[in-house]
Amino acid sequence: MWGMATKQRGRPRSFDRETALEQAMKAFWEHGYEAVSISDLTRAMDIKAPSLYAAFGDKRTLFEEAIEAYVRNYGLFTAKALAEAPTARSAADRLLHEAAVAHTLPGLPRGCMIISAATNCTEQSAEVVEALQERRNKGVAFIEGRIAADVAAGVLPADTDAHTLAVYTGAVLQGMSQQARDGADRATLEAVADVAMQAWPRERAGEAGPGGVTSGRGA
Amino acid sequence: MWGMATKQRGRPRSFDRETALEQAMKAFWEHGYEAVSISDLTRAMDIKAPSLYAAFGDKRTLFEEAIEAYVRNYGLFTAKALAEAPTARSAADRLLHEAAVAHTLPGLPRGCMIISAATNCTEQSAEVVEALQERRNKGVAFIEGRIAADVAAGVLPADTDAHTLAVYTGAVLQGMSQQARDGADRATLEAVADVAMQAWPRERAGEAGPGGVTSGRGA
DNA sequence: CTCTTTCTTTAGTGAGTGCTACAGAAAGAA
DNA sequence: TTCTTTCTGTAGCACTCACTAAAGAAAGAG
Repeated sequence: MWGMATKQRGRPRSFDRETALEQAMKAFWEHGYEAVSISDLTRAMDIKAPSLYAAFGDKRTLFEEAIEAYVRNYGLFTAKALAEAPTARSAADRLLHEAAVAHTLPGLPRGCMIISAATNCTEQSAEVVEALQERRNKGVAFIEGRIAADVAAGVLPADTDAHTLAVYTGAVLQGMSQQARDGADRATLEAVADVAMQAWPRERAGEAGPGGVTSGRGA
Repeated sequence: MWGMATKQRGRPRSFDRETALEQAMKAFWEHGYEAVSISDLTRAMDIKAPSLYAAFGDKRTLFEEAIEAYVRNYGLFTAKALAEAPTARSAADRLLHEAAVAHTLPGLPRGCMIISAATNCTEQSAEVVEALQERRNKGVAFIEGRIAADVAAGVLPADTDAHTLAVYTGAVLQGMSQQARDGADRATLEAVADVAMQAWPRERAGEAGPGGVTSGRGA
């Protein structure tokens, strides 16, 4: 039947697909979608163009897969922080602090790939720009939902503007990515995260789940 | 002598240099340095390539002049806020609020050109990237200097970390630019500026010059 | 071995890049 | 007018872009 593990026929691929994808991802992460040429990619991945096209399709498809690899290998902290933290405030706190680390990892490009890999593009890659823009906006919308829920539950003050606070948090995250690219180090960005959280309204004690109320990272 | 107004010889230029530069600036502002081709520019400026090169030199020189035109026409609020506001806090407040307006002007590209016009570049335009990076970092350093001065003068608390607070303010500014590009409207960004200023330490009353202490824009 | 399948390599495709040589056009100076 | 100067348009430079046809190479199946 079809589920059987039939031996693969034909000449086997001479490179590791995952390793090659990782190299492509780093190139896109550092320079952005359009600024990385196919010849840059074949050099970084150490394969020839036809192998690249056979294994990954065209440049846009490779970029999309690189984005998924980035999220999977370096961006999961975002989803985890938003999913695991008991309150919106603790989620934002954890998000910003982990971003300070993630945006300054040694041996890797600075900043966040989702934020900076498709900002300067021609009209013909508008789809790529919009795909990342949608990812960013969905992130902000998700934070906004968590804030609104905490406001409704009485954890955050009733006069909290969920939309503004979510956009603010997204802006700080994106600004930290830019600052990381401009040379800010991890310690500075962690301190920036501390400062940024000062603008967040305090939680009402007792309403939050255990462990989530204002982290112990004081200034 | 040389100061004499001698009539210009030869065929006069058939287009307005300043208008053409403005169009080039908008193209660079919207799409970034490398994503705008010479043929894009000649279309936007409504001139042919040889006229472009005769009037502006090469693409890089034109971009540098476009940056200066941007600063002159749309970015002066930054320098003015930093120069005219009596205290660091009021300068930051004014900076962020005016940025909310400047980054969402109707009929113009969104966001800040200095922040977003050279983020995705190949190695061969590294100089362009570094030039804008230096501009951004000088801005942050200038804010840091004003903060440090206010700390020394007792206007801001003695335990204020000038470097962190300056990088934070720069990050918010850059994040607001990114959010503007992602679709945030002026009202939201102004509210974000209000929230961001909540993270700033309060000034000691009486130490600041007149009119500068915490603007009247309450939430 | 041969046959089939799949990968790798060479060597290109047409289109677009930044940029320019050259000839013609339009002005003032003589 | 004629000369000089400067700009404009055509046409094309060498190069790179994303992408691929075609042939050879390396595996399993028979």
